[in-house]
Amino acid sequence: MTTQRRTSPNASRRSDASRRAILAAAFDLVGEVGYAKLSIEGIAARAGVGKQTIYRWWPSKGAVLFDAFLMLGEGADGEAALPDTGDLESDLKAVLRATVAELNDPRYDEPMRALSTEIAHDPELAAAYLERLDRPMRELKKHRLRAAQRAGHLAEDLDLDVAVDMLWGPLLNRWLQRTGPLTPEYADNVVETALNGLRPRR
Amino acid sequence: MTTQRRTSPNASRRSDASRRAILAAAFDLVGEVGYAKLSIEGIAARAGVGKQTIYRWWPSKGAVLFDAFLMLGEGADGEAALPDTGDLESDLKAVLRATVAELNDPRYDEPMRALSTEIAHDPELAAAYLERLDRPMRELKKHRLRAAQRAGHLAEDLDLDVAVDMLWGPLLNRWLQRTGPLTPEYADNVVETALNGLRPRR
Amino acid sequence: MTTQRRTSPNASRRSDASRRAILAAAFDLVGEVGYAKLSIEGIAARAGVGKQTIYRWWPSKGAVLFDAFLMLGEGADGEAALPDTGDLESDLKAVLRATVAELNDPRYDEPMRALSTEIAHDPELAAAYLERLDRPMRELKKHRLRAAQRAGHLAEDLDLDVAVDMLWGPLLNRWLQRTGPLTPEYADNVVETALNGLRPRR
Amino acid sequence: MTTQRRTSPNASRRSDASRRAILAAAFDLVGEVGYAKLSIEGIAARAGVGKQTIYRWWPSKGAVLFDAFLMLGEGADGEAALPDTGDLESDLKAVLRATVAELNDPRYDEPMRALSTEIAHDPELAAAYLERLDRPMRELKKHRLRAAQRAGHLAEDLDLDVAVDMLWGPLLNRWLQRTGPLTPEYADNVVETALNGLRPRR
DNA sequence: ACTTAACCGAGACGGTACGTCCAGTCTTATT
DNA sequence: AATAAGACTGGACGTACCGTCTCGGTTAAGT
Repeated sequence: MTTQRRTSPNASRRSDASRRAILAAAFDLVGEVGYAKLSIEGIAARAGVGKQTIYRWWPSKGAVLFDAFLMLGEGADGEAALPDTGDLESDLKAVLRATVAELNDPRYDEPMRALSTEIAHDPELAAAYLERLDRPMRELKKHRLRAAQRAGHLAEDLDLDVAVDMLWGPLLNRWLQRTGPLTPEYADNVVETALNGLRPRR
Repeated sequence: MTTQRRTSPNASRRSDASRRAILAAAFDLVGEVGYAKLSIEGIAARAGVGKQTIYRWWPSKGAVLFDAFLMLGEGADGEAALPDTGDLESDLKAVLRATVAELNDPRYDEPMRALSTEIAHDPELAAAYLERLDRPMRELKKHRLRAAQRAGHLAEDLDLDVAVDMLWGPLLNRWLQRTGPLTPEYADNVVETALNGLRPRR
Repeated sequence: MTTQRRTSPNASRRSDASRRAILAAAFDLVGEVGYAKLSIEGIAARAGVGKQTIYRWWPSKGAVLFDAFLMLGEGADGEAALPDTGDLESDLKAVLRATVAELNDPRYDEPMRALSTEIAHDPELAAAYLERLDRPMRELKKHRLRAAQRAGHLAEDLDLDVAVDMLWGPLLNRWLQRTGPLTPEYADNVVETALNGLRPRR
Repeated sequence: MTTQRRTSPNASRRSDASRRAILAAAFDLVGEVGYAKLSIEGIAARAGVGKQTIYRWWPSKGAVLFDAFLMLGEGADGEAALPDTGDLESDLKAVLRATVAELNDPRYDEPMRALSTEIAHDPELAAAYLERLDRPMRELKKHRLRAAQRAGHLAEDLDLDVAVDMLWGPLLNRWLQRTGPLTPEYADNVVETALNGLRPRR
């Protein structure tokens, strides 16, 4: 699932074994040596692949990382959905707690930071990320929120994009900048505060 | 205002002119050539300084960037406060719109992204950031919120740290990941939604 | 004609143009800026070559210099011989005067001093020098002396290596240490004195 | 016993302890780490001395090395002479064997190579060496040879400088360039061959 | 079945930057 | 005023990777 390429080489001859080895090596390496020391040469060596094979198919290190993430999510694509028990608050708490758990998992922490910083500095990659990863996830979230809105559990005039940001933004920001501990309790707190608002309820 | 150093060289002999030149060069360069192409060598050359003078006083490129930011904020330290007109909502909107304006200012966008990603990958630097930049800013914000809380404009049992996250987190996340446009209207929307909550007000 | 290498990289892919450019640059530079200011970086820059290309193929600065000398002597290898007019004394005088001229030639003086001092401090390089440059030259000299010996012009029990040392040693030592003027007359004097010995001839 | 200095600082205030410490450190270090890794900074650190104290009194690393050698020879200056048993050949053999022993002594080998190469590349230093070390030694040698010449053991018209070169040149050259083993037997052989000449004695 | 052209591994190439060492100069505080 | 200490600019060190470029060797398509 290669990222943007204006004039792509003949993709039909592409070696799928090499492609998979490269993505796996990239994902593993960024977890092992960290983002700063991740190098194309290292990925090629680990994957048992010539450097050119990477340069032929990906425009940047970030694009490789990005595809590595896509590979992880393969299979789960179409059918996934957020839980809907009818209880919005507990559903959201469950989902945000799962997000917290993933962000705290050392297997995903470094790779996700790496991808985040590549996105932060590469608008083209950011656009691809938006399209291929963020938007699908966001649609799932908005789908659940829309159901709640219809059921009268959310304000009628609510902008669902803002609502998503309000739930996940605090989490992601605290994770990336380490501005505080990232605990399940924090996730719960965010959900409650977001739902009820900062103002006192009459 | 140098960052942490276990065994610092004799700081009394330090050249202040070099220190300032380095920080200014770092800040300017990251804006000009971008984070990825920022190099210690480039900073040293621009500052008219030997590389060793940088390595002598800073442990990493991120630490230089961090001190460059500290230098910007010098002078404004003690007396700053968030506006308090009594109208919390409009005060918050003014502050968040100012934040949006700053994040959109090309003079600050790249340098701040650079610092953010350094922080994301260097826990030690993150700790220094927390202590020296984030915490003072957060205290100002919490100070304003506390006043509102006392005035009965915010929920009594509100965790002010969560409140701050709820207001700035969505903004910063959208900015860094470019998951959507960062406009003054978005700032207003975040403030309103945060204050009122996602649920319908009775 | 690269010097010893334990684990050589794949030599078949080696760029001959780079190799020649490096050797030429090294030889030229040592004549221009002198031995003390000769740097790998300077050689690479002058040759229009990456530093790694030098480090890939040569273990030291001295080895580069050494190969530069070998390149000079290419072609003349096999067929060369010392003159043999039958008159040993005048043949030797001619050869030693030529040596003197070469040592006095500013085009060769600095490069040869540079090589000499590298050899003096690097036994491995000295061994290569011995094998590839000194021995062939010494064989030519001994060949001429052996002919003279057979003709009864030299003592029967003479050690030809000592004889060679006796003729060239004084010259080279005076040149390198500048312990006295290096003139054609001096060359003649050395030849005569060596042939006749210090003792009065009966 | 500082080398040439056009405008010397006020030598009366000079610290003799520092001077001695520097020379001793230079001599020791060149033996320990070798000529290539000998640094002014290393000498200063070993001597417990500021770098400026070295730069104030010596114009170059070679000059320090040179003075270190002079310090070794102090005391023995005036009274020394070559042995004169009346048997020139055995006297010379004894002296040359001593020279061989010294050149083979690891305590002197590296330092002497270091000094030799500094001399080879610094004509000013070479002149100082000639004047202060080589000439006195050479006079001693010539004194012994002159005595032999007067006794009829050497040719009447012999140039004693050439004679000295003929005896020590082969040795020094073989030592510095490692063109062959440097043994007492070689010293004997050189003496015999030099005295008798290469030609057959009638 | 047989070219033939693209892909592949390998890795040399010209470069840029790394982080370190040292040169030689300058400044500060001590003696 | 000379010294020990050491910060300063500057330049070279030897290494790691960058992204480009051959080199042979497979491998799949199209004749």
